[in-house]
Amino acid sequence: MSKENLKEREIAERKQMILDAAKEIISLNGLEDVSIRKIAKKIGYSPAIVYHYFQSKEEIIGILMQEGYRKIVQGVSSVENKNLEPVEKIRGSLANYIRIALDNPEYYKYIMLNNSENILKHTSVLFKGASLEREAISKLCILLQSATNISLQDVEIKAQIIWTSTYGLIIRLIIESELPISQKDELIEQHLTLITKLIKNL
Amino acid sequence: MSKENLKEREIAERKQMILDAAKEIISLNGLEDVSIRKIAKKIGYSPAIVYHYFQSKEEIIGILMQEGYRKIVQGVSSVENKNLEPVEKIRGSLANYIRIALDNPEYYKYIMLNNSENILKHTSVLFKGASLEREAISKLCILLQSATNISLQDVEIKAQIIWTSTYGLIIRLIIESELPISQKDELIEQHLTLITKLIKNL
DNA sequence: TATTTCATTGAACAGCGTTCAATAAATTTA
DNA sequence: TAAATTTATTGAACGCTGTTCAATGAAATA
Repeated sequence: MSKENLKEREIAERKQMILDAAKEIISLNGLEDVSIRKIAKKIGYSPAIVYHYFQSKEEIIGILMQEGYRKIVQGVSSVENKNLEPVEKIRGSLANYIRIALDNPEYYKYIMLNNSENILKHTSVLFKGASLEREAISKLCILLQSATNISLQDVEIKAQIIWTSTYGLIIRLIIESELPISQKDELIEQHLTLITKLIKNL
Repeated sequence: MSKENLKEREIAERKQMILDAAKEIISLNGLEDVSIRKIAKKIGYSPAIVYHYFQSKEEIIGILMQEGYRKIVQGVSSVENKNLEPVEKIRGSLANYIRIALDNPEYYKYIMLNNSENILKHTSVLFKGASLEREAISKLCILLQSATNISLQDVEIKAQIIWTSTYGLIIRLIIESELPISQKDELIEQHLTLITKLIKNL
């Protein structure tokens, strides 16, 4: 049993080697530059070995993207411990989310690139199933309900609209990444201001 | 001279053959399925001939995407002739835009996939330069100004926010395309309602 | 020690975008 | 009309991709 555990640990280490190599390529040259052969060269093995630890390139990228997106979404719930008005909590949460998202743009490219059912399971905002983004939406719903007096089912769809509108800002800022920082900040600021104004008049 | 014109027409026809073949592949199996070899097979020529009429696969896809997006953006200005309040005009324009966009999803995937400077030239919302989306933003600015009493420079950034938020809804609806139509429609309706409410309270 | 399991590899398959020298066809020139 | 020149078209190749598989080598088990 101890030997089995050791083996499992070694397997996990090999897997991590591969994931780390892929992660490094992504952070250096972006998602599209990742290839099995480059990963293999980076870890000093033959390309075929990758398929002994993972089923496909898709699986490797998928794991990394899911892992990365977990961090992004956690940004939404990292302002909770402050004594702010609910509306200001929402504003802070969204601001956090936007900032972290802009630091990790590859994930958003990946979602557009790859709209299989597999990825929908952990990124769906609109579906009812379990997903990372559903967690964020739920948080947003709770905050929204304490900020307004609307019914619970109305809160759901309004949270979705706020989420998708923020999503649009993030994607445009990623696409037009050469935009001056000052202009980016102004857009983010205006976005947050309009949303808080919207919530107050809900 | 008449022969030159004839020749040019023939060249244009060959080019169109290639573009049409690519367009057909896209509408059948999506952007990622387009390949020079498949285009060549479809038009009954050898793959190398494509490079006699176009510089690269990128150029072919780029032409098709720009062409397609022109139609989408035109949706914004196709409600103008009605006698509606400015706010309702905006609502109608955005509704048009969303509907047409959802019928042509490939373009949005392409933008995420391919963030070269080349594509930014005709898709930038935020930059000041000329682009298809700038036209749409300008239209939106004019409508916004007749609907509210805010300054011209404030109108610009608010139009951008409205545009990006709509952009986010479109992309989410494209990603989660399996969503029931009723739910899609409700999201669109809510989005438009919140935006009109926002404009009135601007 | 013999046997079975597991890790690792080289070679191959089928596809990709692209280039290029060679051929075939059409145009222009003499 | 015949020769020279331009243009259209192609087959073959280069280097890349993800993936598979039979063959090795090494380690664990019997």
